[in-house]
Formats: sequence, structure tokens, C-alpha cells
Amino acid sequence: MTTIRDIASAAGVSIGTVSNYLNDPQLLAEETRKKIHGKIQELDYHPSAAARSLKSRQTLRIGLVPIIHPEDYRSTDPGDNAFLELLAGLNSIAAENGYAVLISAAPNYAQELKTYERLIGEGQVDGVVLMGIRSQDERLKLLTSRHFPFVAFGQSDISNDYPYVDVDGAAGIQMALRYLVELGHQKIAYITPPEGLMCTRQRWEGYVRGMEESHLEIYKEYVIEGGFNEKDGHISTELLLDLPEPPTAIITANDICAFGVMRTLQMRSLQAGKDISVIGFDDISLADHWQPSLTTIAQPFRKIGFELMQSLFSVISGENLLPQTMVEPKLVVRQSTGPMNNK
Amino acid sequence: MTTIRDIASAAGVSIGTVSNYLNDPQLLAEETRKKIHGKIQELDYHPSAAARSLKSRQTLRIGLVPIIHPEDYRSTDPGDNAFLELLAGLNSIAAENGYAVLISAAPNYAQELKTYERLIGEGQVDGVVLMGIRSQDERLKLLTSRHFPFVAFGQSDISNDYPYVDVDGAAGIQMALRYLVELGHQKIAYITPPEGLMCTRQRWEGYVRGMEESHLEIYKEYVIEGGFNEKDGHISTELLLDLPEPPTAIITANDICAFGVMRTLQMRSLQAGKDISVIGFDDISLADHWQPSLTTIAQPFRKIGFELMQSLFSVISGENLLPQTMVEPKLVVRQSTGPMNNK
DNA sequence: CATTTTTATTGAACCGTTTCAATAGTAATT
DNA sequence: AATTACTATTGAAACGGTTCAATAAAAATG
Repeated sequence: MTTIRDIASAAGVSIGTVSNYLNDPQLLAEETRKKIHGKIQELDYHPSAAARSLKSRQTLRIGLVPIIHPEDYRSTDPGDNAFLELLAGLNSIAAENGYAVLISAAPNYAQELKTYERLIGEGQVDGVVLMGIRSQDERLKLLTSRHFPFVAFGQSDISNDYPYVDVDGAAGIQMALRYLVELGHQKIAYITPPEGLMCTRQRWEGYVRGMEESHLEIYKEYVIEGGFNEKDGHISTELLLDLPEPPTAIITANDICAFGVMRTLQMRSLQAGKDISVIGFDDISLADHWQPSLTTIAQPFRKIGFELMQSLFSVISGENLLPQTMVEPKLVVRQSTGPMNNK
Repeated sequence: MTTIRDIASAAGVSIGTVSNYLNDPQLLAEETRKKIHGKIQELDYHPSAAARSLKSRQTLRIGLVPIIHPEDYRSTDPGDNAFLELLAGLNSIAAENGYAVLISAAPNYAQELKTYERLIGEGQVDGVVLMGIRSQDERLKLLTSRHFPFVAFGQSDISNDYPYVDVDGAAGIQMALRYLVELGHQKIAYITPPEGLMCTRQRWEGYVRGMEESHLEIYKEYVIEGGFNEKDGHISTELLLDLPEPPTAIITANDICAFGVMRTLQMRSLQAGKDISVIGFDDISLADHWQPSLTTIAQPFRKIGFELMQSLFSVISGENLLPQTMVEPKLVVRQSTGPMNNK
């Protein structure tokens, strides 16, 4: 192992000078700089991360604490696809800034907070990224009270004075509505996410705004409190189709729910995209491969990862202690939507 | 920040004793142990990871270096699903042993080796996990020559005297064959992965052994050098169906290829699972949602993650410097296979 | 009871950096 | 020429643990 002392003596300078070379090279005379550079290459020197962070109090690491599901599970959870893209986003910005991402798993929810406490207590990381914000999220409280830099993906239902990045669900729904109206639809049903979630409230606003924008009235029969599962889609669709005047388009809580809608249409010999238009939310990988493929409001997870990491850096550097970003979703048009069919 | 000295003076002992408490509590007298424990709780003490690893030379971290694809991409790459499950496996064993996983991304292949060199040079991790082993993989050479603990997922086509975990592709194919024969199939075609890969060689062995086992002869017309894409499945299937005596079952290189096979069958108005049985490899999430759902040979990625991390620990501890593990795949039966159809 | 062994604790050195006041040398200013 | 202002470099003191030879006290042995 070669240390800073080896470099110093090989280059005939003091260790302080080598340290300066490492941290602020322009402090040195051109000649000295070259000499040190040469020796570093020659001796293949890498400064010890441990020593460095012991003294300087920064680790160049960002923490992430996933909960590992106990069993081997193959989920259609959008979380899956999302998580990878998000991780890619986080990592790429992190790497650009010389940071790495430390994943310290918690075996279950009970151990979650303790894992965060260890992570920050031991000084393993300079900041953390929170995913899957829950209502009354204890992690928000913990990190806020400890004044530890963090950023969350998603807003909470409690106070929102913490750094976050969120997807503008309202804009997404509004976008979908605008598109459907362009296609001639007017009877547009909306299957909402479960009551009580932040995104439910957000998206509802989008629905209201979008309908107003197109001067359409909201019929309460067309708004169904649904959920994220295929079953929710199924049940809600049955209700909608049994109305005296069924809708010609359905916006759903997420893609999985939309699949439930489409299966129900099929059972009734209706064709999605022709008889009834269906729009999902998320754009999971299945959406593209479904038959017919699903038009959906895509969440740009990679970009969210970028934003999260950039926000976190601005918190850490003190440049902006309360960055709050909204990311715009994107409408991906596929086969499950089409012009209104006047039979 | 409370340090070991704070605890020591609060408990009225020396810092050496507190250190002993931390690392080997049974060295202490019951009474002392309690006293220190109390103060640690009271002062919410967490030993500094940096100081600890500076002196002890272990980081309690394992490194992983993914290459971040430059663009936002939504892939059907089994790698995706695989990567997450694998990561879950790695993390859960790591966490059990007090370890965390450090992800240090490389922006591209050109920078990959440098990233590894930094990671181990700076002493950021105690070992690394290698994924996606390539032929003549430079990483194997680097890590071996530096005597740095590592374990690879997959064998290489060069020398194999390094620690690895691999999936027994031969056993998988043999399993599939046995199942097809049970269903009455005899004309069983095999679309191979591309020539030159390790897995191709492995699986070919499985095909040969499986056919021999059932006393079936191998017809070279039934063996097609294919690949991992939908197109490979398509082209190969056309060839197979145009034979004077087309096969009644097809084993493919992976699920994506199998989808290509199934689409081709559909084009010719043949029904997978009735007219011709199709078996994939990997069990990506789409396999279950395809119409008809795909029978496939599943790679247990979670378990592979377990094995990888366990192997790595045994290398690090010196307990076994050359662990080499084969993991058995599992046949997942769905709708794309069925009894032979004697028309 | 003296001696040896075992058990519990200590304290100082060390791990490899960063940091910063101090210093020497050089250039600019009066 | 004397003073002041920079620039480049130094050296020692941290940072917060671990390690280990040394020591003290208690227990076992002859």
C-alpha cells in the first residue's frame, strides 16, 4: 500500500503539499504539481477513503435503504421497473460528482429506522434518498430532527417543508384528458387511486382542471374510487359498463388497474381502443407488450433519479436547503386509445 | 458527536475497554459490560465507520460496478428483472453479516476498469461482485492479479480458476426435455444461444444428455443456431416449420426468443401449447403475462444473489478461496406446453 | 503460603489523511 | 531600500477508532 507519505518523500515535498495537490492543485507551483503527478502515477497511489473521510468528515457516499421482501417474488409492481431506472438516474449523477450509492438493506419495516440511525450515526453517508414515502413517515421526522441531508421521492400527507421530487400527477391526468377530448371523447370516466394517498388528491385536481378546461361537466357516476390492482379495474369497469350511458373512455389509477379494465372489456366483447379508450399510469414494461398495447401516462423514473440526486447535492452543499421539484409525466400513445366510435 | 472517549469517561473506563466491548464483549466483566452498554444507549453512540476501517482495514462494504446505459431505456432485457432480484439476494445476505453494498457506477465500458481500480485502491470495499462476465474479461485479470477478493456470476471462456456462481444450464435443458418426453413429444427442436458463449456450450451438453437419456436421436435439422432476440425466434421457427417433418416442441435460447417463436406460430395459425409446445429460458416477468403464458426454465436470481454473497464472504474470511457453485434452474410450467397432439 | 495461571483492564502508539498557523521566498508598493 | 502583500510550502496536531504489550487483581496450583 502506498500512502501520502510515500508520495511526499518520493517527490521530495511534504505531505501537506501532496494533500494540497489532491484537494486544490492550483495552490501548487506548476513544477511541483508535475513532480507529484508523476510519482502518483508511478506508484499507483490512491488516497485512502477511510483516512480521508475520518478527517474531512465527508464520505462521498449517498445512502439508500430498501426493505428486502422476504421471499423470492416476481412482481408486476411498477416499483420494480421504476426502482432500477431510478437507481440508474441516481447513480449516474452521483458518479459524475465522484459519489457512490451505498445500499444498506433493512430486513423488514421494524428495523428500518434503526438502519437509518446506524447509517447516519456511523457517518457512512453524506445524505440519503427516501423512496416510497408513507403517510406520517417516521423517516421524514427522524432525518429532519437530526438535520441530516436527505431528499424524498414523493410528497407526504403531513407537512411538506422538506426537500422532495415529485411527479406532477395533475398535469398527467390533464394531459390524458386533453388527448381524449381531441379524439372526440366527452364521457370520460376516471378510476381513482385509493383514498388517502397524496397522488389521489393531486390527480383529482388534474381531472377537475382538465374537465373544466374542455367545458365538460363531471358526473359523479363516472368517477369511481378504485385502486392499483387488476381487480379494482375489473370491478370498476363492471360498474361503468352497467350505467345507462357508459363512458367512451376510462382513465385508470395505474397500468395494472388498466389491464383489469381491458380484460373486463374483452369479457364483454368490447375492443379497447375502438369501442372504449383506456389510459393507464406509470408505463411499466408490460404496457408495451399488452394486447392491445396500453396508452399510458409515463413517469420518467430516470429523470426523477437525476433530479433527486441533484436536489440532494444542493442540500448537502447548502446551496438550496429546500429544493422541491415537480417532474412532468409524459403521455405515451399506443393502441388502447382511439377516436370516439359513434355507433 | 459522541466518540469512544466520551463513552469511556462517562463509564469510567479506558477507551480500550470500550473498544473491547464493541468488538469482543465477552472479554469484559459482566458489570463493566452493563455500564458501557448503558452509556452507549444514553449517549446514542455509534462508532465512526471511517475511524474503524482506517485502523482495522475492513470496510464492511461490498462493491458493485454497473455500467449505466446512457439513455432512458425500457428494456425487456432479462437483465433487468434479474438485476433487481440478484441485488435483493446480495443485500439480504450482506445485511445479515453487517455489510452494505456500494454501487459505484461507471459511465461506460472505457471507464469500467478505472472504476474498479479506484474502488479497491481507495479501500472503499472488502470485496466485489462481478456480473455479466464477458469473454476475456479484463476484470477477472485485474482482480486476480491484485489478489482482491471477488466472486463472479457466471463462468468465463478463459481459465476458470476463480470464484464463481453459475446456473446449471445443462440441467435446465435436460429438465425441459424430460418434461416434454413425458408429454409424449419426440421431435424436439432446440434453438441455441449464439455460438461462442459459455452458456451455449453448457446447454448443448444438456440437450445431448437429455436426448440420450430418453433414447432419442438428435437430428441436425432440429438444432438451429439462434440467439436471444425475438427475430432469432422468428427466423428459426420458419425454418423448423418448413421441414418435411416439423418438430412438435421447441426449446429456445431465452424467453424473448420464445416470444418470437410464438408470434410466428400465431402467424401460421398454430396454437402454442396445443399444436406445438414452446419452452423459454429465464422466466422474465412477461412470461407469465404472455398469451398463452410461457413455460420456461427459471433462473433463481434471488438465490444466485445469496450464493454470490456467501461465496464472497468465504473468500474474504479465507475459509474457502475458490468457491465454485452451480445453482439449479427450475422448470415453470404454464400454457405454452401440452401433450403431444396427434393429428 | 508462595507461585503460577487466568481474567480484566489500561494506555500509548498507530492507521492515512486534512487542516492551518507559521515560515520562507518573491513580487509589488511606497 | 524598506515595507507590504502574495505565493508556495512546511510540519505538527488532529480525526476516532483498534491493537497489543503491560499491569493489576483474582483464581488455581503445588
